Amino acid sequence: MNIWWIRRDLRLRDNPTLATALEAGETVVPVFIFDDTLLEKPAEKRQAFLFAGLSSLADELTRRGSRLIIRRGNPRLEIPRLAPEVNAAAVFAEEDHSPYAVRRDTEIGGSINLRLVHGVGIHHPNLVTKADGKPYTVFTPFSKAWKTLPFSRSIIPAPASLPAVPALNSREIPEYTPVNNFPASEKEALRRLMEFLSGPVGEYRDNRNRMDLDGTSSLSPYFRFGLLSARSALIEAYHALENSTERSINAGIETWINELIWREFYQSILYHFPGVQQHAFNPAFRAIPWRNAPEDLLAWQAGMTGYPVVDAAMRQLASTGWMHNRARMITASFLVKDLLINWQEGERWFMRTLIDGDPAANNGGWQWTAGTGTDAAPYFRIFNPILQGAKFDPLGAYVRSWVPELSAVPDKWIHAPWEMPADEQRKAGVLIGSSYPAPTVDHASARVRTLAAYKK
DNA sequence: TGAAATGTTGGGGCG
DNA sequence: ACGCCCCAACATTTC
Repeated sequence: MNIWWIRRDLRLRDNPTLATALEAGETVVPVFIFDDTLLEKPAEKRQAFLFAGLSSLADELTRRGSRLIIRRGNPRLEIPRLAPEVNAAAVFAEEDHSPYAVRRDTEIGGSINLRLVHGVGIHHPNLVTKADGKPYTVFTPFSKAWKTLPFSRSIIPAPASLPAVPALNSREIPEYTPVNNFPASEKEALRRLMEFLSGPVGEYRDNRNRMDLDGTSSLSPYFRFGLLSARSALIEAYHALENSTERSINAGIETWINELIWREFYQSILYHFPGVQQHAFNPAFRAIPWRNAPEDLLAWQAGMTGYPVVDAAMRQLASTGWMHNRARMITASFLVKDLLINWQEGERWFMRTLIDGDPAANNGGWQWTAGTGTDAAPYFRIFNPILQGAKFDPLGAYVRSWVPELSAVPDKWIHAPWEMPADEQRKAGVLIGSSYPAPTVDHASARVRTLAAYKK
């Protein structure tokens, strides 16, 4: 008998961990442990997505003759307790590169036969290295090396049936408020992938930055919990590439594959440099004199900064648990370079609110914006929220859908409403400074302040 | 996967 | 006709 310990691989299709466990013995017990340490962290939306994903996985397992066993507690105790209970020869689990998971698994591996199987990414971080064996810290050479590595082009199908599971205690999935816009099932993940590759990907290169369009794949939560395997997504993307002769479609697919590689890049960074969770990757930026400004942080979190694009994005996040990638860059740049608040505050807030919150990608993204990370944006690259709005939400539709106070504001002022004359404000039914906040900071002077702080 | 400051060019108004 | 200035448009550099 073997255990399949499910952590962030909530899928039956293309799951090398499950496949390995099935090869190893005739009975496989699928187990999920509600980790108290992780449950305590207030990340309600992500947790709801996880619970829904587990519920869907449990159904699929039952349909195939198996059963999901759920326990609760510290996995360092629960897994070593469960293994003898079912007389398990081995516990199979997908390797997780986050520092917390590495510590946990190392400890558990000391007392039981824990077999980690690669599957969270496409290439293991140890395989994508320079000639001297050291990890890449710059994206472009990383991606070049990454692309030359061979990988199996066959997707492991979901098993049609699974071995029965012996009688064991199991908990129920806790009550939760479902996440409307991201139905958490493997079927939905695959549907989204195929729909994206059969149409929108053709416009991806042009539209992916447009906050007012649905130009992205919106697959991040599914990747985050392994409802979709990154490898199967890459294989499908290559299939689409091979089946298409149209330039725009090919360009879109290539661009999207590049985004998959960014995920791998940040997984690799966190794997090789776990210290990035504690401090800036680049030591030169570990002593920036950040502002301690709790009120500004609260205004940012609440979407009340007075900059429409920033506020729209922060409200979208609070309301849906998801944010457009361009909006993530804009809001991050605003927190770090306009408010001069430590990027780690933003990292923490995103981890708390994002459905797709992933330690590697989130840390990588924040350090990129802050200019403190690997291959990061130069510190002097500061987004202007007005220009970003004009460029990537040209009609203001994104702003209007999340900031209803501004819904009647003419296009001319939609990204800088404080410039509206008083009579125009009256006509649009908004009073800047009252029904919608005046800007928290003046962008031009904030920019100068940040350049000075970074220079120090 | 920027934006602002500064430099250059060239057309057109005007004395 | 000519020189001068203005300034938009574009290019380059600087942060």
